[in-house]
Amino acid sequence: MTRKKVKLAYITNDAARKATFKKRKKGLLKKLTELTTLCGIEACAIIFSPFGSQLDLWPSTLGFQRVLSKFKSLPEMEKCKKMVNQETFLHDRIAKAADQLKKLQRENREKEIARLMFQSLVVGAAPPPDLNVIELNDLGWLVDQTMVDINKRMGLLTAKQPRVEAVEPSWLMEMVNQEVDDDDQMRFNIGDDVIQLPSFGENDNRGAFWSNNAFFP
Amino acid sequence: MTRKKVKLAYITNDAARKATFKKRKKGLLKKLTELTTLCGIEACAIIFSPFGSQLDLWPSTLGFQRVLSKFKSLPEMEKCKKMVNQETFLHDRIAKAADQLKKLQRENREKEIARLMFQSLVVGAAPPPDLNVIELNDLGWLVDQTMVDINKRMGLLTAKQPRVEAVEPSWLMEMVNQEVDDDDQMRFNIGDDVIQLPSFGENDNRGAFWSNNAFFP
DNA sequence: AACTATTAATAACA
DNA sequence: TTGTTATTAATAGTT
Repeated sequence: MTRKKVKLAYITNDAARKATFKKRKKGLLKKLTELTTLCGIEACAIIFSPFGSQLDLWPSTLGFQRVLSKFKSLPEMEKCKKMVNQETFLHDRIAKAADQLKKLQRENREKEIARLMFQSLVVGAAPPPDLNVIELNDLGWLVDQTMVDINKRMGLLTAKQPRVEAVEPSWLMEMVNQEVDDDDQMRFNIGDDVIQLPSFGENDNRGAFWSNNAFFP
Repeated sequence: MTRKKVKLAYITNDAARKATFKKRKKGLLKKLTELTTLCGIEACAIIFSPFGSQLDLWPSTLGFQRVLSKFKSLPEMEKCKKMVNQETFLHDRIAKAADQLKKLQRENREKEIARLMFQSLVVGAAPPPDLNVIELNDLGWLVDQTMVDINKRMGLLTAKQPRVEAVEPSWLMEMVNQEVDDDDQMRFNIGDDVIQLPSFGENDNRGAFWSNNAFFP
């Protein structure tokens, strides 16, 4: 896949579905060719194509019939024994999907906390009162990290080094830089006031107070 | 594939073949699942597995039997009509491979000529006498292009612009820069002599004399 | 069985 | 439609 992670669901747009079908059928048959060649096995596929031709078979006539015959000649029990292999296959995929979900939930959590912080900065409001202790703790960690980053950037800018690289969490610097984009200058003003950034040394380690790896590594 | 481009041929090593079979069968069935889901079609596969289980079917019992029944219920002519689709498929692949070959041959040719030029520079020898007219023509074209590039670079360096971007053929500048790597300075010396680079203006177009798009675009 | 560097597949676009 | 490109997915070799 590309340009975008595709959602695994029926494609409703006819043209798009047809295009995808053509591409993926081709890719699938290539894979099947490779599997049989690399591993010296026999395999076949039947695909009912709704676009144009009604049916696609692989491999060509003789090869397909040979495989099908071989299958039909197996005792009935053998035929059924392995048919549920798909179950194992799906179990695998479900486990993998669960892992992905967990990962994404954590990412979303981090982003939401970051969003809260920046919203508070710009609007000048305190964090919403419905945060629990853990969330407040995370928010504190993020504020602290951001302060460290900002001070590093200030140090670099003062030293007249023209290129400042983002230090860490890429999405964090993205958010910071987003503020810069608007008028080519960082803004930390709330209403008419300007936030005064305290300046620490490089070895400032108050971050330890807020950091809590159990919740927000 | 990864770590290495795999050669599409039977894997003789038993363990490797088994490992590849497991991985690729899994991948193939995933692809088949996606194809049926995304495009809302019916399909099935039979794979004879020589490792452990004797047979893999997809999808599970009922789904597979439904597809197979549908296939068997088709009139004989329909069954055969599309069975040679694999032919089209292979034709496609052959054509593609031929294109790739052509492209790679051209790339190799360019690189070989470039190598010759730099070898001549460093060793101080004339180009090998076994070049034909076309190859000499190409070599001339490359020498000319390189001179243009060098002069552009000199112009930029003189103007005190710190960053000099490669102008074209990336592999060309790679070779040029390779020379720089050795002692952090460009070398055009042959033995104890130093090649005197003539300086042209930016609009120098003597390249037209050597350029020959028919052979070396 | 898990990892990761690399190749292959392909979604969106031209 | 066919081709190109940016991106994700598959996987070869390794541990």
